Amino acid sequence: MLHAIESEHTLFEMIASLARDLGFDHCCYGLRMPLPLTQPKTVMFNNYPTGWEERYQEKNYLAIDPTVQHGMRSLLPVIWSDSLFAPAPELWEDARSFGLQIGWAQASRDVNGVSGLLTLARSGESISEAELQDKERRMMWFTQVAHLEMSRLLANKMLPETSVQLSSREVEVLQWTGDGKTSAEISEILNISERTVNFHIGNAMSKLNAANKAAAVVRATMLGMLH
Amino acid sequence: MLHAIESEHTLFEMIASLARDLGFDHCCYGLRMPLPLTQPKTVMFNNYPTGWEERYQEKNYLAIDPTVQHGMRSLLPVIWSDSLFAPAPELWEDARSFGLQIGWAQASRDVNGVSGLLTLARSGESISEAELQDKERRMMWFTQVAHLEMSRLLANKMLPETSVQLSSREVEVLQWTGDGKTSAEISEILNISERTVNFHIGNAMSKLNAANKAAAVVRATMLGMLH
DNA sequence: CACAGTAGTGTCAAATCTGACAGCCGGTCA
DNA sequence: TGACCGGCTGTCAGATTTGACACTACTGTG
Repeated sequence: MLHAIESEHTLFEMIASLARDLGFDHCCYGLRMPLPLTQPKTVMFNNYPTGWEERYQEKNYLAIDPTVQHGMRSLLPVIWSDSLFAPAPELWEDARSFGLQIGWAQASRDVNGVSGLLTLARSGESISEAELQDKERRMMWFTQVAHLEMSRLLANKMLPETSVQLSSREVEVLQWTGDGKTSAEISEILNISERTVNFHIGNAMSKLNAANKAAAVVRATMLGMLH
Repeated sequence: MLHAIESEHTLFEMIASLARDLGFDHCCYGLRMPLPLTQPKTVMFNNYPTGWEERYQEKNYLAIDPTVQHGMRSLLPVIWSDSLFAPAPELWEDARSFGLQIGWAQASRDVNGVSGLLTLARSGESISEAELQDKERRMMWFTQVAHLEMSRLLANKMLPETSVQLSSREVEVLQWTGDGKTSAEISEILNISERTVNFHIGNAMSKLNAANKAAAVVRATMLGMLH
């Protein structure tokens, strides 16, 4: 089972193999952490034809890839098409020249704010409505499971802050802080001294490795710790 | 079409009617805004049997509802079952006594941080694997579309901040702020004066109706404005 | 050209936050 | 019982932020 796998590379092998079972010789899994805000950490695994990954990097296609853009707005799957790639004709041409003609992609997003994009691709025949009818339910399920497992394996490694545990007081204080209350106001709300509010904020800051309140509360929210 | 509908109640009528087409006499759509952190705004629409909504409110079942909890952790659909409801046997008993025996629920979450939960329920026969095979793809799609439309209609109304437009400078400055940089540091990064950094932060604060930097950057991130 | 809008800058006082040095109290565990 | 830990509190200096009053420069528009 997927959840027994302990290496992201092994996991990707497994994903690729499931993709083949679904009729796609190529697949790609990309993950993006919610932090840092200015340049979120990302990783990508794929078994695309030789040279394509380099080309993609070199041309910085990630920044304009319409499937990625779609995934940032919607969690519905998309099928590669001329209209989808209209904003990036060069990328579209280029991908086709590498044998990447037919593709299906779906994004996912979890409570930790980690987002993922699963792409299934092939050079063979196009995806018919009948094929979708037959397989899309499994494909969508596949997206979720792949995300769950990838994120489980990589979140801690790429963002150590994901694994910290905030105390209930720390959570409370950060919530009020995020709602714009000052330490003095929070001390009244919680019936503790202002010093204690600052104490908890300080503890949260060091746990989350944040330079100040603002960063602490942003990290906590982005990592889903304030639910 | 759904996207022509301009009232959330009409939209829910439409959703309920689609639910009936799928074989479920009852359905429920719940939305939760990402803000405020301390007590996020929520709405719920349903056509459950008379009295159930009151009971649900009165007992504060929302706080312990396992389908809701599941939806906060996963975007995969779940089917109501004894094991799912094991943590809340009272709720489970109670729901069944109102004729709510069979149910399917799936959560959704969009870039604005708004999350939703679609529940399809009935008192009739249980959901077979064959029925899922036949309908689940449509049901999952339904979840996404319902969310898209509900969120489009209600986000502005419930959270006016969703509709503000930040300038690119404001976004930049908030991103660095969220990463823990002080105004002085940001001024060096962006090659502008510290005063100007504070100027942009101040503008963002008033646009987002935030009392301070921390609240401004939290709101902007929660509303997906820093992508 | 006058006008409005947006980005950028300066100064200064008051409010707030951050960091460092200490101390109290109640519960747990060896 | 003594050591330890987590929640809580105090004080104080220095750094940072916030709010208010002003000002320059560039851009597009009627």
